[in-house]
Amino acid sequence: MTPEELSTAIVRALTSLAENGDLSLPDGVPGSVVVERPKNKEHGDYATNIALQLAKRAGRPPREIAGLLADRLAGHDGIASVEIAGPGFLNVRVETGAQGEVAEQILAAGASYGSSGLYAGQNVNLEFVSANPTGPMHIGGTRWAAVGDALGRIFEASGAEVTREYYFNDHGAQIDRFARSLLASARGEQPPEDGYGGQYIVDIAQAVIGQRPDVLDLPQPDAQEVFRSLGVQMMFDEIKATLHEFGVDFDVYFHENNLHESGAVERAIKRLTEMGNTYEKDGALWIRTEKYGDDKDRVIVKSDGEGAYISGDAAYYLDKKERGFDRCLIMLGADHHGYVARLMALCAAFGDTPGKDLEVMIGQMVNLLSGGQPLRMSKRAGTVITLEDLVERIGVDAARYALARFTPDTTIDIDLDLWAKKSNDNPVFYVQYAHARLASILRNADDLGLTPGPVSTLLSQPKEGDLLRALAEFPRVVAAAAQLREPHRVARYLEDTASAFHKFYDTCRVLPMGDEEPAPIHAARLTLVAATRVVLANGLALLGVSAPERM
RNA sequence: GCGCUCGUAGCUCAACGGAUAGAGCAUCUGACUACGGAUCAGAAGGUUGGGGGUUCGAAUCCCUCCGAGCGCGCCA
Repeated sequence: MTPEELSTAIVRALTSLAENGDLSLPDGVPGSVVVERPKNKEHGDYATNIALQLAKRAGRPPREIAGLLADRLAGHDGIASVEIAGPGFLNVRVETGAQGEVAEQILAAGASYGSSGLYAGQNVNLEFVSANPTGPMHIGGTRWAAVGDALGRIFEASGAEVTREYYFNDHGAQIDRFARSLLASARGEQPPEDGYGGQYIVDIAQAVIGQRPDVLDLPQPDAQEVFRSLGVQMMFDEIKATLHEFGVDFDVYFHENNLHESGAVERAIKRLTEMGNTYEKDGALWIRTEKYGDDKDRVIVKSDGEGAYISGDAAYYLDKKERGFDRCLIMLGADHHGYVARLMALCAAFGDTPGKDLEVMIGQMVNLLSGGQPLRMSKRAGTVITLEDLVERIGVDAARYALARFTPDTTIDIDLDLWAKKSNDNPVFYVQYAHARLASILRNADDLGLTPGPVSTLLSQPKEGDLLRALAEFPRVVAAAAQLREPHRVARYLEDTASAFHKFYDTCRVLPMGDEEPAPIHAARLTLVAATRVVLANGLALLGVSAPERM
């Protein structure tokens, strides 16, 4: 019996109680019931608080409702016992054999186990990273590279059509500063006061000269333009390549400059004006963001006639809207949180619903530690730590896992010494080791000519039950990760499941020993092993982390 | 000054308003002649920053104070 089956059984019991007039539910019977796996084993295999939830609506004490439900469920197929506990919890124990079949279901489902139709038919746009092309990928953007990509995979596993998108800020003053910095470096001068420094500026300046040996002979504005266009292109190619190495590829690289050149910005401003959300003041055009929850109104066209930064965002949002996405998610670093209210206000100003059509997520800062001290120096960029630095220190798998393992809501410390270790201190190795161990058992079984066989009611050991229940939980974890936009739930789940497996392994021998004759229990445990391997592999895939056969 | 986010074991972090707040590390005690010991079993460790409120029930929601990080431009 899976949690879903129990949930349906409870809904059916409620429906029948309501129809017989045993229970009055003015708002109707809930469509689904939350069934959870209790932390405390004494609370059964599954538990639900549905009686407590319904008490107020039904006008009956929770324990009374729990009693009615317990009577209905008691005789149900696969249920061994139902208890009423505490203020009105229902604790359900499943018949010993009834949970083993999940292992066979997992084997049959294979790579699709864990996926669902939660967001079937929905087009979801995920915008993340969007680092400026004025330097190498810094660590802040890297957090979202790992978390955003994992979220994309989780949405895909939930049936959504996902477009990963990178907004490329190739317009405005910062790009001029970048170009002037390159030019200065090429001439052997100090970078401008407000410019960029670091080894990468030197490298790129030299690369530009390599492509255009005549560049320094051009008049200043022309030379700067060459450094701008070639430099930005090189920087962008490098960021793209770095992200690709990291396992993150975007479907759309959206160029801000195009919005300004194609007339999309004017069109967006016109639309906002038609909706009565702009006005002129002090020679500039303002957008009424305060009306939609922002601190104050913002300038959208500056008094010199240039579009302000927000004009690009307005056009970009309108563009996404016209491309027909059901949901747009934008993931920003904490240093941009001040921008959230503005983006939400833009969404509302276009007549959409903030929080529904547009969600903005904020990822807090990441501190890298080495030897207990904050890591400071980067060979490439001088002061900031880059994605490449991180990967060089701990590898792609550890980096992705370390970044995706925590809720984006809190600032985190990543101890590079820990994540570089090949020991169980390191969570990613703990999980990967479990996978390698599972693969090893399957290889050995293959050598013995053994294959996974029917589970029936053979898996009755406590550790077998714990592992089976953990495996059955996977689809719900993926669904929760999607709904809450929290990929770290998958990582935590994998650690729990790996632990449940190691405990099982410690007490339950899988393969026959010595010249022992193979028996049904071996085949059944082999099915459990194969199912566990599937779950760990599928879960790691959702995080973009490899599942090694050997380590 | 205003705003956003956060504050949980010595450390790094979990916990969809649920039951006795959980893991790992570090500390202490144990387990390998057989499937990978990169593992497992056990001990100890807490006024969930302080105080109030909401409710059957609060780490979680509301108010307030304290502390931290980050923002607050006709920059992008």
